[in-house]
Amino acid sequence: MPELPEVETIKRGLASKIKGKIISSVLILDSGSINVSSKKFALAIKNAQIINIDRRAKILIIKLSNGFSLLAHLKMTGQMLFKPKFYSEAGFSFTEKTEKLKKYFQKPEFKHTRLVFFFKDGDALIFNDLRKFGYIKLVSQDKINEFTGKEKLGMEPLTNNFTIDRFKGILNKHPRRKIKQILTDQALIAGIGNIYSDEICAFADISPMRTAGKLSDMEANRLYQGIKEILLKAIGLRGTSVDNYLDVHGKQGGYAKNLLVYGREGEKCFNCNEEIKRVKIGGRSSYFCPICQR
DNA sequence: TATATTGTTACACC
DNA sequence: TGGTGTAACAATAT
Repeated sequence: MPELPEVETIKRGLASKIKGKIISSVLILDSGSINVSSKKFALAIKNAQIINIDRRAKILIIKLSNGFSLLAHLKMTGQMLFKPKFYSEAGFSFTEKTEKLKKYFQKPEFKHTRLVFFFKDGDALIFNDLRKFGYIKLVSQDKINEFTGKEKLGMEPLTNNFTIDRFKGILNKHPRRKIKQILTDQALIAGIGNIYSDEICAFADISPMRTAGKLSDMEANRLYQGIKEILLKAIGLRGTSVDNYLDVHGKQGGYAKNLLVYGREGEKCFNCNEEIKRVKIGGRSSYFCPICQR
């Protein structure tokens, strides 16, 4: 599941690989992945240059030279794969017919390919999405704030204005909510999902079921430290691949072997050897050590 | 075939 | 009313 560290890793990969490139065409294999008609989408981005790539919460913002941006959300299973020299390797010319391209993408490895961006230099960018929950939206740049405002996104946890006081303010405002739900609530703190919320609670030795109002000052400090440290460490290792997450080079993230609890139901806690338990909180699986996390 | 998966939202409830 | 919880939905693999 791409969360903040995975999306940030992809953002950096895209910045180094496609920034400055000019889009020659786009192949739309699943119109359900975009927000406007295929015709409008293709026409709008043709010949546009990639200005830069940004991230807000788990959303990638690809800024184009023509006043539009592409907002990409990978949801559970989205992938962005950079394919250098795609045209020459696939044996295509720049003016290849759509039908021939579509036929080529019927190959099994492209089963979940929804969109393909072709660049003037022959490189390509592939958007895969097994579950089809993700999207790439064409949004006018003057409407991006409107869009992210509509999504009610909270603070970016790695920015300087996400201070310990701000974090405690959030806890105080929602004293009855479980800490797991606060960490994963995108309207409060943006970018933390199921994996890292469990890992942050494990780092802080706090049960994900604890309510915010009953946390001591020290416990709140530990959670805050966990948010910063774990997200930064995960970015440093290019994310966690527990499912189908890959970076733009098609490589897995390196954080999976650092997971303390996520996905380890029935396995032993590294600290006390107790079995890791799994409970549902707000309908989501949550993993924790019942001895270490109180 | 029923179930599990997560991010997001719509809606019911107190 | 606003804060909270829950169910529903997206589509697919197993």
